[in-house]
Amino acid sequence: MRLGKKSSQDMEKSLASFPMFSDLEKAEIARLAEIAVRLSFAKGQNILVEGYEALGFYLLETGRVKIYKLSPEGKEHILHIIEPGFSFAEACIFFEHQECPASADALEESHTIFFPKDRFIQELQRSTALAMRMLGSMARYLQLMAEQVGSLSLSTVEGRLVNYLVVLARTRNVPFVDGTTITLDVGKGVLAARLGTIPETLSRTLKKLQDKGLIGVDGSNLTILNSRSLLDMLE
Amino acid sequence: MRLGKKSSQDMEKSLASFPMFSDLEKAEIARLAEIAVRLSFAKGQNILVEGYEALGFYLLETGRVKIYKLSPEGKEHILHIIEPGFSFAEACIFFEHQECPASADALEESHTIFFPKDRFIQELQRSTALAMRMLGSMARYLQLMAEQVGSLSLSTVEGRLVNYLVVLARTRNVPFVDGTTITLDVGKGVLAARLGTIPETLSRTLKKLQDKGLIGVDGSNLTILNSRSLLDMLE
DNA sequence: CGTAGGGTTGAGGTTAATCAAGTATGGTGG
DNA sequence: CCACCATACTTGATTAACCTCAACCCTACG
Repeated sequence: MRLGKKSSQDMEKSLASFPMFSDLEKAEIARLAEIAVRLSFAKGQNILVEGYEALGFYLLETGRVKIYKLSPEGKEHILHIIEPGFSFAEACIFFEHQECPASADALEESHTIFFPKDRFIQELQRSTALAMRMLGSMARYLQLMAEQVGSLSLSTVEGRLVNYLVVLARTRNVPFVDGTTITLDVGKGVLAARLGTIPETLSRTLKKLQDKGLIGVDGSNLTILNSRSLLDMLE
Repeated sequence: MRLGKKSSQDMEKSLASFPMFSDLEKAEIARLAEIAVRLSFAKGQNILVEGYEALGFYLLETGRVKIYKLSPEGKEHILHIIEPGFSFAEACIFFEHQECPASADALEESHTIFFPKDRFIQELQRSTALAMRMLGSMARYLQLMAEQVGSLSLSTVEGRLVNYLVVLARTRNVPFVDGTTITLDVGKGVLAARLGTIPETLSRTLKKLQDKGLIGVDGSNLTILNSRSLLDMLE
């Protein structure tokens, strides 16, 4: 791990820019920078395999990563899509010799910062602030997963799709009102897996909403035409 | 919070018996005992409501608690069933003024130890060991949830049922072989909600497995008749 | 004895997966 | 510039899973 001073300072700066580390002390950041390694992945490249031990956890600097599970028959369901600035595989580092609960692939060329398990746990034990951040991050994921389990078994594909659009609008800070156009951030095949269904069904569901006059569809651009009815569908 | 010395020592002893706190220092346990409160719930009583702020988190001493979500139409899906010795609502305490992701009810008369949010977070910040335990606990839940999302969208009710039996046998340390009888720990209505379905479908699914000669059904006692075929169904 | 709660059974309908074929679309090489 | 191909997406017909509603059974219990 002999790195130039320049590279090391660069790493510290990068780490400090992540919300997860934003209010750590300078010395803590420096120690983390010591153990951090940059890892890059090509589009489509596999990062983690369900059932195998993860060696550490990752921060995503640029790109996009899907976290997914495969059924025995090979069908995939996407649990999360990781955006730059967020971390993934946090939970894995707490399973000694145990298996990763899901797989991960890069959806695009992706650049990550990797922290080896054991050394990161040492840091966690030294820094309460870091541990608290980690707890917050895992709590967030737990909340997301609870939402997913709820919507999966309790809603139709139509409902899940509408919910996805509402959430997408909110995370982009665009109002969910008539006339707003939302551009999908992923291909429709990926979106289908994200919603726990298949492309055919997603296609039909979009068409159904279009026929009902609730949305307009033009490729990856969806226009909200009747926000009232859409929101009513969620309850 | 004026409690007799007896009561306080009793609380410390109880806390130390939970795996979550087992290797904390005596002084840490004592501080936790200071802020802990015993809360009891009658069978069927509500403990937490989805969408409302949780005031703290809970350890379950005796009884059984279901964590669940309700669909807009009022159908319930059980996310977890908490057994004595385990904690719940950990994640909630990290959401400032924010909403609990799920609801909780006592399935039986249940006795819990409750920790108020703010004071518990103070303790977390003082004790790395405690924070690490908390991280481990949340990681475990994340893993369970990932399993659930996977199985929900990727399997049939039949598959989920068989998987449930395999897991149940494992957690009870009984071998999953022909002739073994497993007694369900919950009513069939609750089990149905646990599997993300309804009692009618569960009933039919049990019958189907019975007709195929894979299991024997006698009330809440299920006997494994063809473990090979059952395990094959999971792949 | 009557009622309530938990569980089962049946008929019918809806949702969504499967299989199979068709339509863009965007490179790539000739 | 066009033919070619791969990939992404759409459409249609069929089938399987499972939910809904309604009735019924059974045991416990006042």
